[in-house]
Amino acid sequence: MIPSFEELEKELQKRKINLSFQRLKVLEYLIKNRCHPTVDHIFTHLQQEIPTLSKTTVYNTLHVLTEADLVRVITIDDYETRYDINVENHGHFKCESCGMIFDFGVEMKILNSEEFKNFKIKEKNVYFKGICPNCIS
Amino acid sequence: MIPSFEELEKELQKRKINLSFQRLKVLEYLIKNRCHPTVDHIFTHLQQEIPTLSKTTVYNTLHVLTEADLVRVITIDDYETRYDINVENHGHFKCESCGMIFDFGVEMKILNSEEFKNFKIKEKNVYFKGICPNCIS
DNA sequence: GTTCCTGCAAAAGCTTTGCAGAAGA
DNA sequence: TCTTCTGCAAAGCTTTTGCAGGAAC
Repeated sequence: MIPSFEELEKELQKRKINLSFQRLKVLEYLIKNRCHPTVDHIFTHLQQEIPTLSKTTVYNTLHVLTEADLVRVITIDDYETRYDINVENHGHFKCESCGMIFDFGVEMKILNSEEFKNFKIKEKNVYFKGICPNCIS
Repeated sequence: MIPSFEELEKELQKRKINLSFQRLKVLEYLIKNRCHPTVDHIFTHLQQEIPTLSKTTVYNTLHVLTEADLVRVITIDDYETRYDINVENHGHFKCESCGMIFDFGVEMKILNSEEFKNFKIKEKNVYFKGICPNCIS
């Protein structure tokens, strides 16, 4: 389910995307920290290892990876954009109290499906909001 | 299904929200133009009627209405925030070509539901992206 | 007279753009 | 050498904040 680093590397080669040191580290971060980070999370963490790193590069890298369909943009709240290694259809639950994001599998049925048979659906997104068990208790 | 103006007015009274002229016009716009407008859409349109209107007031009004659960924020792309009169569970389809947003009814099932039985879900959001029939042909 | 609402101007914050220098093939 | 990548600085946009004047009750 979770793509391995080797699989991702193959995908990159297929799409002729060079894996620079900075890009490698961003990708590594996304694989190891499957917490749906923001640009700032990634930047702040990697800056410790790469003091010369710039945020522009993080933005640039995420764009490249998103274009290549390896990374998915998660827009739950408009004041923050989060990123996730792109895996099969799953939804996100964001806790309004602690801000944590949880994944869940989901199955969907469009009710008025006759009307939508001529729509070409490329991307399905589901997100819930509420309070997680840690914050309830 | 679509709430009438009178119903909304009752809701506002219940929540002790004054209906100033500006607020009335924003609400009217949302009811009449069920096209999921941005702040700018609303502002630009209403400015014709109310030349002194400021964007701050539109923002302010939308906040008030959102707090009161009468309006829902739609975050599909992080570069634009859209608003919708809050109605029962429905999803949004955004055409990547023309930008139009379509509504559809949807039914969902969480797959690993045992894990999520302790989560308090307050809000469910679904959005699809793709190409609408008008843009395909 | 209080309280609430409006709207201007400025600030804030995130993201993009332009460009020069560095790295890599 | 030529192309691609990086990263600084500046620009661009949307949204928020502070505050003074106005409206409503």
